[in-house]
Amino acid sequence: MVRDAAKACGYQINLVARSLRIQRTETILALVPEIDNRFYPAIIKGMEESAYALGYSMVLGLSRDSPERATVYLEIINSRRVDGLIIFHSELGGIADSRPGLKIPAVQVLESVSGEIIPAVRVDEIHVAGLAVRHLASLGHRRIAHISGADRSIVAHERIRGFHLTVEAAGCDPDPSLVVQGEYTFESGFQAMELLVKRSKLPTAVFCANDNTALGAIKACRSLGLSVPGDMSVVGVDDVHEAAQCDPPLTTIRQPRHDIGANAAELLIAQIEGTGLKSRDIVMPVELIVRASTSAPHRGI
Amino acid sequence: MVRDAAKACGYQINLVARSLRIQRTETILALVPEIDNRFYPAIIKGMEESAYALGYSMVLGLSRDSPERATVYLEIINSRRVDGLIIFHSELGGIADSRPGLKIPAVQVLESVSGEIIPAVRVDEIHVAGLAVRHLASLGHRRIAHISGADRSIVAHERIRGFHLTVEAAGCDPDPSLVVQGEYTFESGFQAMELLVKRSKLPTAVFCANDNTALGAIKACRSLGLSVPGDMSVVGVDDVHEAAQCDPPLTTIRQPRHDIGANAAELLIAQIEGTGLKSRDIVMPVELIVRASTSAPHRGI
DNA sequence: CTGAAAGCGCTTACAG
DNA sequence: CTGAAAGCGCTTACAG
Repeated sequence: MVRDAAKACGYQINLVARSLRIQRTETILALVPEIDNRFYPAIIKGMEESAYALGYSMVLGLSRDSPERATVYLEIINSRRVDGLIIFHSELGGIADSRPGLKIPAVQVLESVSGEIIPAVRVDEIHVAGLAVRHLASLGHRRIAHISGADRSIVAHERIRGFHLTVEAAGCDPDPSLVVQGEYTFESGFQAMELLVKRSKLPTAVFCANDNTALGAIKACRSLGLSVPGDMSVVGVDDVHEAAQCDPPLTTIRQPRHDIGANAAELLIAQIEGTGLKSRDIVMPVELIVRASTSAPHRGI
Repeated sequence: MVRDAAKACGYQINLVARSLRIQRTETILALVPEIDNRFYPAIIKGMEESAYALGYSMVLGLSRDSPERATVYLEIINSRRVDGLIIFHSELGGIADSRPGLKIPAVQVLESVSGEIIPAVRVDEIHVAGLAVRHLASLGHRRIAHISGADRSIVAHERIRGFHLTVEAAGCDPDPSLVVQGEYTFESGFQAMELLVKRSKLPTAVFCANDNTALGAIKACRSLGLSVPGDMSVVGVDDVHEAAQCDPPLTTIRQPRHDIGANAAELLIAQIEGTGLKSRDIVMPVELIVRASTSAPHRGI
């Protein structure tokens, strides 16, 4: 064929025309609350890799907890520029609630309530808190504090619950004033630690909602003359890159961020293509990484 | 009209059909070498924001210095799934070289040679090195070292050139063994610092190619018994988030990463839409941020 | 097995 | 000013 020959030398298919015809764009949307930190980029990388491997492009949208942004991206979604949506907690208000209006496959990542209608890739947050508290208890700590995540975070509430459950089971001091609310940031960790120290009876260890918070808490300890782990053992969650580099290196609960993202993209694309029947939640494993920020309590020795 | 009424209640336009008709997808591709660090995410965020503000979606592609990935994304580009391309240095080999094959508007970010055919958003790297070295010289340092960036990086070579120029102009020791090659990573900074210390005559200050490298260099100093800034002043480039949090807080040259990304997206979209005549390079300002990792040399006092 | 036609859902130029 | 028709570039069902 004349046309085939023409195509052979330098012909490039028009994917837009193809998409219109086959009614699929082979593109997904990742709607992420934030990107300028150490947590989300690894997840996004995992998503991009799975999408790439399966022949999909990935649009990145930042929702920044803005309802207006969520609305605009919802329009893009419903206007069929993408075949599916990966969503994080913060958008729940803006999008999942109006899910009657959501016309395409979706997957939730973290911050999901088990039993939701949208399948999720998540972590057992009770277990996360359990690992941290049991590690501290096994070192001999009995008065353990918790600096929690942001109040609007489902994960934060689950971890508080896991914290209380494990503290009780381990026979530690259940003093409720040992739980202080943070918001996943370095600064909030710093302030929460100061608050804990001002209170009557100092804990010997603190479980922080994430590594940022833990790093802030360590800085606060230092500025208050408390040594880590001598006076205060500190454990974080995530195992971000800084956790291994900081001083002292941070004991933390590693979340497989890359694989969380990769699984989310795969689950979504399976939904889109009607492949696989795995439409239910995927619970990812976590792992305690012991470094130098935790030790037996020195005080009173 | 009956149809208009139908549209009024719940009608969503099909953007794919629209794209096919108007021959524009209102989508751009950001092809980024890497995302799991503190440098690129801020740039990507700036790009997403400008794109969003101008009504464009942004596909995120990770090139990871992989020619195969560059090729696949080049196909997506030429298949008109996107209207334009934002490209970083590392892809130069894979894409810009085959630019005869590149059929859509493009913008380069950093790592660009002035005078390229593709318009760029970049920084005056000679000036970056100049700011750092002049700051150190003004504190009284005369023996200043440089841990450079990766060898394949255009930016790294420019900064080495700027380093030599300024060292000479400031009357500092031009000893060529004071320049050690790094590769923008924490680990390479650590190793390069060790190497510098092993050499005959210790410098009193070191200009590092970025903050990661500087952080690694500081850790190496500490493990070698050198105090910062007492025995060794350290300056970085970028002003990543950790630069303000680390101990001691890092003196650095801030690059406006968010605005670099924002400008890149705007420049690209102006090209796509034929708006504005600003098709030439944009040079972004940088700024010296003085913190506690630099001081007058203590040694020999 | 091969090739022409229909149609995906828009926009836009054109006829009435 | 309004409304019907053409056409963007594919894929797929259908006729030959």
